Amino acid sequence: MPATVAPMKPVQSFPGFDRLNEMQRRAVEYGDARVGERGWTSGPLLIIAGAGTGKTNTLAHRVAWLVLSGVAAARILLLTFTRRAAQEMTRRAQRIVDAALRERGTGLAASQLRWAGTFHSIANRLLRQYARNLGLDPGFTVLDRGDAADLMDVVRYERGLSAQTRRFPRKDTCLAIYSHRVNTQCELDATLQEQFPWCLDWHTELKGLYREYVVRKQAHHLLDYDDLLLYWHILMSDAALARAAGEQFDHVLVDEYQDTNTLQAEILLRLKPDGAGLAVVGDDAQAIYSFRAATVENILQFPSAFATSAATVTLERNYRSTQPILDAANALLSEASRQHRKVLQAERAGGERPALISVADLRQQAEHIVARILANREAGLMLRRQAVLFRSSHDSDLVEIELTRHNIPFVKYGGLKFLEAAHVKDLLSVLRWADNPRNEIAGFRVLQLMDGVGPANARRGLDALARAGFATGALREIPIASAQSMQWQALVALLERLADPATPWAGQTRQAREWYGPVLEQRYESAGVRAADLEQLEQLSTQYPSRERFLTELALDPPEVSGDLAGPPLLDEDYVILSTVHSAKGQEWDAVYVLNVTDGSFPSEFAGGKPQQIEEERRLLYVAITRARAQLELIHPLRFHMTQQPRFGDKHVYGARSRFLTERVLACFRQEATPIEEPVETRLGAAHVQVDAGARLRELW
DNA sequence: AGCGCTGGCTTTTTT
DNA sequence: AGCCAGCGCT
Repeated sequence: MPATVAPMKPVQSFPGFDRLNEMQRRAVEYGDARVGERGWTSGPLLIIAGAGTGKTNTLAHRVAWLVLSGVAAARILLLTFTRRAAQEMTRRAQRIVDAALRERGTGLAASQLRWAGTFHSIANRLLRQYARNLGLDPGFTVLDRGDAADLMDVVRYERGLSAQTRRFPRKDTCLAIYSHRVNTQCELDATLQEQFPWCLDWHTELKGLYREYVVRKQAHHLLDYDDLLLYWHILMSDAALARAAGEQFDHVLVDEYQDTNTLQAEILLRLKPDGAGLAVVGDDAQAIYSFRAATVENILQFPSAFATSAATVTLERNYRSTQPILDAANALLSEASRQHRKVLQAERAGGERPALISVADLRQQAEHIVARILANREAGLMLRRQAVLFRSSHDSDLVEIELTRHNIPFVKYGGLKFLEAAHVKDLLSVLRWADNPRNEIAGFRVLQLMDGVGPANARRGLDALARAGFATGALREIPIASAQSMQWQALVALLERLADPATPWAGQTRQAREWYGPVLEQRYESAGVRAADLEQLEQLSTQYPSRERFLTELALDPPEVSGDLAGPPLLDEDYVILSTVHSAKGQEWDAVYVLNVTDGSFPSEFAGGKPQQIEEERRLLYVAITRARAQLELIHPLRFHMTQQPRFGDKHVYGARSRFLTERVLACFRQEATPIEEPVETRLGAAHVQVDAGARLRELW
């Protein structure tokens, strides 16, 4: 029986806090406001915050309340899921604190929140602080996802795993397996059984691969994402170090707790073994990151994880959506198995029932979406108040084409990342290599930018560098095929300059870009567009105080859309949002359209049959539905054309409606079917007609 | 050795 | 449509 939160006796409240509802207020003001000799404490607190119930606001108020009650802001640790969430939370808490202090007429407290960020970014800071204790070089390099995969690939190749008679898993899969195994703290075998059954046969080879991968990272002072957590975890397994780290913080607040993994939960437990000052916020109904090794068990079992069981506050008053939308969400959720029960109730009055729309096929789905978006805009709803959501990135392909055809601007979340573009990686590699000459992934890439240098020559170059003790100057002696070329000379000079501690950070990206210019011209077709990207990268780099900070934070918090880098000008424009459901988390729009609500997308055809996996897919649909404020449409295409068939082929399969739309859920929707045309038949009638359109166009000139 | 081309194979979601 | 191995030409 979880303890419930009794109203506080002497409530020390602050102006503005009366706008919170009762439950929010209990969560915000939970604990004893007196600051004792050993800091300010409270028992563990679990806040179950349903979708749209003002979670961010509540957490920000709690942070503000702590600060106003006398907790030093520098002694508050705030862990969030994304860097953006940390910034938002910090900003809002700051505003609340400032407003309260102004009204009271008191001076400003020392209220700068210094420890707010993702688990990974906080780990990065703590590890640089405690590096010596762990035998780490404090100047370690953080490998981003792509670089980690490249390193995995190098080892994979060297061990002859690429030339097997049966195909060995590719680098991304290798890394995904590795990552899953360390984050769940499960044995490799269990990970393979559960998540990657098609790789089971490679168990032995994978183990050897990972052993070498770890050795390689250590030899070169490289930490991948998982290492950040792993080293933190190890830091916390030593009693003295754990105490030291724990005593740095009086309060630890964790956002999106349902998406933490075993490693993260253990870190928290060791940071605050009795749960004192620990408050976690989350919604088990929105746990959708198990592929990243998150486990919903963390939030389900939190109440009983401590000697004194955690107090629980549940927020159910929803400020986002109208009741008909919440009815659908509640109905969907009521069929889920284990959960912290909750029923969302709308604060907003009225509202129309959400719609389930049947369309003939994907083409008609795209046309329907565009028609609806345009109609809504005609009615005065800006494009950016409307979003199209989908299960996987390519689901929006046809919609993108259709939007383009109608000249409707859009921004897509979850597509190709800016940092994954080859030319961006090239330029960053130069900076990374200068920053850490042992970073052989960066070196390997940079060397191959030289004419006539491929994997073999690059390897020899790196070996020579290693023999010379990684002194950048030694590069001059390296036997590179194009050793005499101007480009090589210029590169060595550049690296020497950048590696010199006396060289200021300002201007380094520019210098690297100037060197890279000719390479770009020579190697890529559309050099103009790519050069513009690099200009943006340079622009971005000027916002960071040092090279190390720039490179690390870029790895930890890559810009989500290329639009992120464009900055303010884009904000003036109006554009539709396209997003995967995963990336849509925490956001809201007036009108939401969900694509492909079929078995195959919800749940994904790859979900596997395990009940846990299916439950997560249900929650994914729940997250999608609860993004909508006023209008919600789920679209169900009846037929899917098969890929991989001759052009104009007409093979197709029929998509069953999502199994999550049971009678009970369906009762919450109004059902519509758009008229079904038979365009395929008519086109077939003219199938023999051939027009050489290309020739006609050429004749124009 | 480098580099371009071909052909077979492909588990979604991402800090 | 993209990744990756393998082949053949330089």
